[in-house]
Amino acid sequence: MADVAEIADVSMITVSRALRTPERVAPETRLRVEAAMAQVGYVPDLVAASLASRRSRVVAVVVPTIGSSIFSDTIEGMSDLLHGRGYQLIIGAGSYDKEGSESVITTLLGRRPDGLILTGSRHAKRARRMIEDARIPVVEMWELPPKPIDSAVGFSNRAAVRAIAAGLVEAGYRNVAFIGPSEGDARATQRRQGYADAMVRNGRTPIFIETPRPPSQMEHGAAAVARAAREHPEIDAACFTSDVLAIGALFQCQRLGWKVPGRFAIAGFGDFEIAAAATPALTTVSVPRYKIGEEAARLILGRIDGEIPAGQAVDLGFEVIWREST
Amino acid sequence: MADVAEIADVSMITVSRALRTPERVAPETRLRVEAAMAQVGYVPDLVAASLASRRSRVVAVVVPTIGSSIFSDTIEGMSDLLHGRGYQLIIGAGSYDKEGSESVITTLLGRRPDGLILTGSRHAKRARRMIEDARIPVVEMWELPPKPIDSAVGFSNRAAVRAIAAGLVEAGYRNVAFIGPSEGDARATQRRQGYADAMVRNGRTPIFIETPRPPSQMEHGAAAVARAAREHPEIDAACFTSDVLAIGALFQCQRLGWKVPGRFAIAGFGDFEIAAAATPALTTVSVPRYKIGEEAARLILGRIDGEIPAGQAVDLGFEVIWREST
DNA sequence: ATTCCTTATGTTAGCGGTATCATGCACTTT
DNA sequence: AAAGTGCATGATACCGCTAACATAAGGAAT
Repeated sequence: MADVAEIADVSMITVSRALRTPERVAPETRLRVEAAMAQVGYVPDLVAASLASRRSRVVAVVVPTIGSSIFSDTIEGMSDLLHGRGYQLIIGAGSYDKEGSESVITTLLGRRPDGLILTGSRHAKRARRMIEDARIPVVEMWELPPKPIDSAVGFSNRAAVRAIAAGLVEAGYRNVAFIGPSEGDARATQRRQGYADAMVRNGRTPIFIETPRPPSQMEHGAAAVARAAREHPEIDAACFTSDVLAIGALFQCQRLGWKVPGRFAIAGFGDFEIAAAATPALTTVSVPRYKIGEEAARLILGRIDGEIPAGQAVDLGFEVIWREST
Repeated sequence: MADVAEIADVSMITVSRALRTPERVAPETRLRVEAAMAQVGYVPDLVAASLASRRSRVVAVVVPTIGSSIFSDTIEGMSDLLHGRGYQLIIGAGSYDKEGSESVITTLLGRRPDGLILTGSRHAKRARRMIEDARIPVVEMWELPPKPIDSAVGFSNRAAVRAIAAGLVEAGYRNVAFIGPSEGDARATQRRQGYADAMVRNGRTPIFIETPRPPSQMEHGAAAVARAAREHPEIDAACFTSDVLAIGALFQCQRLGWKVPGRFAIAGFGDFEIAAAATPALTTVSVPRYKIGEEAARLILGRIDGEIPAGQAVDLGFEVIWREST
């Protein structure tokens, strides 16, 4: 930066201003500075800028897993919006496992992000204390926690599965099961409750078939159907906690020669690309994955700039999409 | 840190050492420092540490898109290895579009990463100059460029599709087509060439069916098959540039009532989870997605630590997996 | 002409750590 | 006894940039 300043015959602070607040530099000077920057190939050091300005222009986000694609649309939504506003994203994986999340959060906070976006609300006490000590805005997403740390963006997982399960009952299915993991994911647990709500309301006995801990794989869905065929032949429909499980189940039904939905109706969750593309097309809950990311980003920026008060909760809703599989 | 130092009754530099090089601090002192850190809930400022030490412990990675899940396994591989070594990942999206990549690279380099991992080799001149000026190790991945910037980790996309296409010819299919995008992705282009190689060697005329620019969607595969049905009814097999397209095609065949592989044999690329789960299970090219990430991370760390010389190229190979769809 | 703005630019002092060199001390070695 | 060695710790000077305040010059208001 000193080089650029010398070439443009200005002081360093003017170079800094030409970069951060160009409107406060005379147009002619700005051109000289820009020419000098281009000449030497100057790439501003954002690390130093962060330290000096106490604003890193970084937002940290914690997702349960990067490998699974569930959150990639959400991350893309955040990323698209944040980059446009000059922010960078740093991603930490690991809240499927409570222990891990603490070390992830320490590292992320070490980078002094201006905001923090979290998935999953069950954080260890120390993690929660660190987050509070950081005194930065926090947005929780993908659910609407009863006792949010700060703000939240999501929808009711429970109401969503309640709706789709009730729909199956209304459609005339006699024995509707719930297939998904029983632990390891707060959102899956809420979905389980939504299913239970619907069964209880309709005077049915819930039937739960458990799958391994998340991240869920297609194979888990296939195995669950195989088990249902042996142990619960009466089941004629099921709500899955994810399209991934549902698609695995769908293929398994094809192998078993089961008609879908004739012999076995399948309802997924997520409305991933494959849900609409499959034959039969999958009935599922459509959730605004990309929009959750965008909205979380918008909210965190609003909080950072002080334009939005703390404690906002945004319910983006869901939509049950009835297709051929039910 | 000053607080911690005072409580532990040492100087700041000793706190710093207790953190970075604990073996160089007397055990008894270290315990005092650790107790003090726990007491005040000290989270070291990695931004300041980066500036002072000129090592950010950050690795930047550029992928064509975050939303698509193709690279998420690779990112997970990198992330797993890097976090274990105390490094953080910052991700930039946007080399499907050449213009975008320059601004992405500027922002990433602004964070002063210790290393850079790139996907895709066609970079604008200015981007390439910036990368060279940054004087940090670079690893390109997912292909083996003829003229790498520094190191590379990948496999031959061309040889992979050459192998699978040749296999289809050997298996007796008469009219094998290639279905994929014709531009926008260097790797897809290399795959196209591999197909062409196989056709030419076997004295066949290549048949290309184009799909929209990446990221590819299932729908594109379905539409391509619909078009093939009308315009090239003689086609009895096809190589797709991705499992995503292939699965879309598979569902489309089910809708058309086409037997797979009887009427139309399908070969994908990538060996995603769905390839094995589908019925019929998908013949495809298995590529070490996770391992590419791990190896790229290992290579970049080796380069950073000066243990590995520049210019290494690691070919992780591929494997053609013959399943039911061909 | 004096005062008061406004605009463009500069000076100084950090931001929170770490590299580097220096220091003090106990223990060998000659 | 003098000198050398290794270890634990400390003092100082930055790292590259920006916040905050200072300054200068020109124009408008009085």
